[in-house]
Amino acid sequence: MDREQLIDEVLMLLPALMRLVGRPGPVEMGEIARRGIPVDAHISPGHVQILISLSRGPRSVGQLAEDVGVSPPAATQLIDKLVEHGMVERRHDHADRRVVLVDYVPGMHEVARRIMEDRRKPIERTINSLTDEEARAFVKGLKLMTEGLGTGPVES
Amino acid sequence: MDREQLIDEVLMLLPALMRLVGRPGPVEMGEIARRGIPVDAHISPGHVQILISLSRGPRSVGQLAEDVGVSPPAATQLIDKLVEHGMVERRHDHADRRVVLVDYVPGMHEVARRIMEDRRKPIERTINSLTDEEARAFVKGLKLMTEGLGTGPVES
DNA sequence: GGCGTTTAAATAAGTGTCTTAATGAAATAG
DNA sequence: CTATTTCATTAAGACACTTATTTAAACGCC
Repeated sequence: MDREQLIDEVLMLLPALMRLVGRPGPVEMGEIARRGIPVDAHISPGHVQILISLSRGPRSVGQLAEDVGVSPPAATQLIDKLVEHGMVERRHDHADRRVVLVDYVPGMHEVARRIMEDRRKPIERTINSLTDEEARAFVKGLKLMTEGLGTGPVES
Repeated sequence: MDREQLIDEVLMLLPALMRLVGRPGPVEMGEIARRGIPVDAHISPGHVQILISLSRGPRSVGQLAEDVGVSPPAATQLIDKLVEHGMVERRHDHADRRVVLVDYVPGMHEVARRIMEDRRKPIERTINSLTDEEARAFVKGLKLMTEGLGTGPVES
């Protein structure tokens, strides 16, 4: 089989995918509005990543930055917007008052889940078009690719 | 198998991948510099997409915009930079002087190939870590995902 | 041939997301 | 108790997009 050709396809596909992923889904707004939350939210992929991270409990800004894969200032910025939209809140860690813990605003847990749900839909549709094996391979490739790029292009 | 979990993984992975793909590889600069081309180039994925598109012959700005998946002004901008770096050139279509044809600068064909090669490396490494079947499934998933997002999130 | 409409590309203005560098405030070490 | 380190934020700036507008050429039509 021609791997060369596959590589070329990926090379052309990746940037396109990247742009599409970056686009704020139009759906989320509706979801939020329907609940009467005072938001004209633009929830970006980064925001969703934060919400996912938070679903496993409160996290510090630094931890979130690492989870999401951005610099601390970028994380601050993402959190700012979520706070602004009333979805999460900041509080000081009692043990170490330098660290700022981020957590869902009480009651927002469910809303956050809904928002994520919207983001998930297209992915779900894709995964469900694949066989189990294909799905596994797909995720495996995605993970490998992310790691590979993260490490930085290795010289031959 | 738990597809839910796979979906969550993808949801977390995609934005990270997106950011990594967006980063200009450090390698290209060296490639270019080595050839004595007066460039401190920042070649982005979009630029690479254009170079790929051009490898099949001259293209109009509009065609390139469509190939790459961006608006015409964005294409103009991408082309601007490539022209600035002396890699491609604009010329008018004789048949219709409104359309601007973009093509490699003579001799730059090879350089472009090199630059693409750098971009390809990490992808190549990923693909080659997969079995034939996995690779096929990976690309298939990528394609489905891109199409799915492109169509816009479909309401249930 | 002239005139309004359409089409291609470029320009202008603005937005969002990231980066690094500098700042502030709290913890830790000696 | 001061010096250093660490966490978060603010500041400044780079990019890659977007839509709306402008300019130039082509087309259709009388």
